[in-house]
Amino acid sequence: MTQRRPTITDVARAAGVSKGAVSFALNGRPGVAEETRRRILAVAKELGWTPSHRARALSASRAFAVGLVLARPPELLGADPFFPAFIAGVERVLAERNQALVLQVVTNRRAENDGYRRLAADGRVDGVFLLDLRVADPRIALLEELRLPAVTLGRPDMASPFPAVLVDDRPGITAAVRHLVGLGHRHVAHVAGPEHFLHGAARRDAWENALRDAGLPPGPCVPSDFSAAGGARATHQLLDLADPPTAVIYANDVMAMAGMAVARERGLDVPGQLSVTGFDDTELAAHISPALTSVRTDPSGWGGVAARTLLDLIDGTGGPDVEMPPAQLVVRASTAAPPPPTPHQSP
Amino acid sequence: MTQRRPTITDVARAAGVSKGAVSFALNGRPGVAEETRRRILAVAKELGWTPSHRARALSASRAFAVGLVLARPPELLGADPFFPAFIAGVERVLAERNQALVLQVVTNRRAENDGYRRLAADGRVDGVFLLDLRVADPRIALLEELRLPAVTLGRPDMASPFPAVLVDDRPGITAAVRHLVGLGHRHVAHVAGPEHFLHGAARRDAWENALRDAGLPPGPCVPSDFSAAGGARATHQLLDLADPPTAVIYANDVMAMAGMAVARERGLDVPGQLSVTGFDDTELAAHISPALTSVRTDPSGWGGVAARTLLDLIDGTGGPDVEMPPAQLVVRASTAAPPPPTPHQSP
DNA sequence: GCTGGTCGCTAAACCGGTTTGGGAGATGCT
DNA sequence: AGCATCTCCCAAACCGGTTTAGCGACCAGC
Repeated sequence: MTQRRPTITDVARAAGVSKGAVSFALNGRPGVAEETRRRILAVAKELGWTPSHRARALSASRAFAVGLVLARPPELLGADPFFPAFIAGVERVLAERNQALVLQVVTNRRAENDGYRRLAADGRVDGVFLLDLRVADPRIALLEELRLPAVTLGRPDMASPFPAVLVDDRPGITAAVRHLVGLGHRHVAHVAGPEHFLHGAARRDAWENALRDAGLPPGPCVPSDFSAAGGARATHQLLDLADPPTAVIYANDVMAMAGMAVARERGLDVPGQLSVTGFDDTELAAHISPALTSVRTDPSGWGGVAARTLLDLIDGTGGPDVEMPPAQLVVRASTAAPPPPTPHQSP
Repeated sequence: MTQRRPTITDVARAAGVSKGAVSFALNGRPGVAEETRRRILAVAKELGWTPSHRARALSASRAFAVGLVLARPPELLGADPFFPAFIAGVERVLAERNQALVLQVVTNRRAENDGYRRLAADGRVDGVFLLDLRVADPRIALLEELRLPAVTLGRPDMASPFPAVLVDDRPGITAAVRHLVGLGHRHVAHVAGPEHFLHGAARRDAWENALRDAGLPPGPCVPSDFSAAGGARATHQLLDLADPPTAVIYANDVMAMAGMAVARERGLDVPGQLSVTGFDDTELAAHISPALTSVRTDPSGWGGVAARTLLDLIDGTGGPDVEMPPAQLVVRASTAAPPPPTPHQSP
């Protein structure tokens, strides 16, 4: 015997009232006598009634879910600790409010738009997170067109109708440059993330500005792609320069680790001959040798705040942008004073 | 003016037919004249009609979505490349069939059951994936009770009503042991994953059996937790032994990398004095120094197969278990012949 | 005693699809 | 011609909630 789950009609019948009364009672709305309300709740509990999310969704024209479209190549997804942490933070908030997270992973840029379109067309979600903001990001207009509420992580480089969770990578990079300059470095290179990402551009700008503020010439910058292979490639490029840097600031930990390996393979001691910093402060960063100086971020915290902001926006109680505390530099063993200048090559 | 999206009723009116006829036409069911069908499709297209997922879900008593409950501590989630890759594989299949993935991340064991209960009670999903199978996994009974179709990744250690995607970690570990033994190692240790995970136990068993098959005594085994910190801790334990191993097989890459760092910090050369193998073959593995010998797995492929299997199960066309190709050993630079025995500690 | 207002509840419409029962008209068979 | 059958379509019920209109009972005020 396969028992059907009880509906609100079953509860109504059992309690001797109408559907409407049950609905009012269960939602704690006025217009039901206290005694009746208690009776209805008792019956509902006894019958093991749970609301049908589907019926509610149809009736309320709401999905009670939010969406996240991940548009990174799969091999990068695995290496980046950002998403799982962000999602964990999101979930913590969603669970409290009985909302679900619908995930969509697409592997190429074209499919990304379709991802949002599908989420919107199906009405699967009431809003989405917009991550990895790009320069002149076309997704903002797309979401506006789709009438899909959104929250951006970071401030877009254009007018945006959506609230933003403001995360600022720059102080972390600035601190890294200052730290290296303080150690005596004058040739500080940067291995950047993809240039079309705003956070990549922001890290690059911060590096450039910090060098200028320190009165140093701009060092070499190699744009890369956040992957280990890319980090290795970029490092080779930098070390092949006529005047190679004595320190490299990488836009993430994975590239930094790969860079350290390249340096070592080329016979360079880290940090003796080359200082290295990462970004993200992954768990592994503290456990490689030498331990990686990195910038600690809080993707899980961002996820929580982004989720809260998005749900509030959907509820119409939307607020303004939320500022998150800046990323902090964590100094470890991969940074040290540069090697003393070699006499005949000194200017 | 905010245009409401057209419903099936709008299409019916515009085409001069009834709702039912439209539904039949759109679903390609017989009983509609070819000419009428064409007209209805044309009108629907012109009006920009898209089906309301919510209405369909209510009517069909289906969610058209599958669920995934992640129950790892957040810091591990970030480090493990498995989930993003698995999810990417799942998505590829879901997108084809217009299904969505509902993700739930819980951070403690108790919340895990609630996660499944919530997915089931809300009717948010039609089925779920069961990952990280545990010894005597209680979730199997739970899902049975909840009448929630599931697909397990790996074969449970008990009778299970659910189809399984059979992934076998053992050949990879066996190959790693053989490789090391072939190089001359006789003291091969293992840093295992948590003992309650079936895949952790399987890797351990494979290591043990391979050693026995090679005629070697069982080496030391330290259970750990897949984290870098855990890998480092375990490595210290092994190297503190009176008779330390000359090679260590780690249950994942992250622990192996942390282990390599510990060895180096203790003045041991890898692979000169200690050989190291990992598991997962993360992108970074090939780009650290020395490059990590590891076991390549295919989580994305597993995700695709698991998704297909789950959807088929939900459709009632469920098949038997699916066997996946075994994991392959990828030999790199972190493994070499052991140091020659030192009779009197002379080099 | 009549009016007016509030309270507590019911009946019914509604969300947007799918599915069933049946009716009108065309066609085939005898 | 009469009857069965088939094709094509419509009206209505249904999924399980929420929401609105409205009705009877009760109470206060004049």
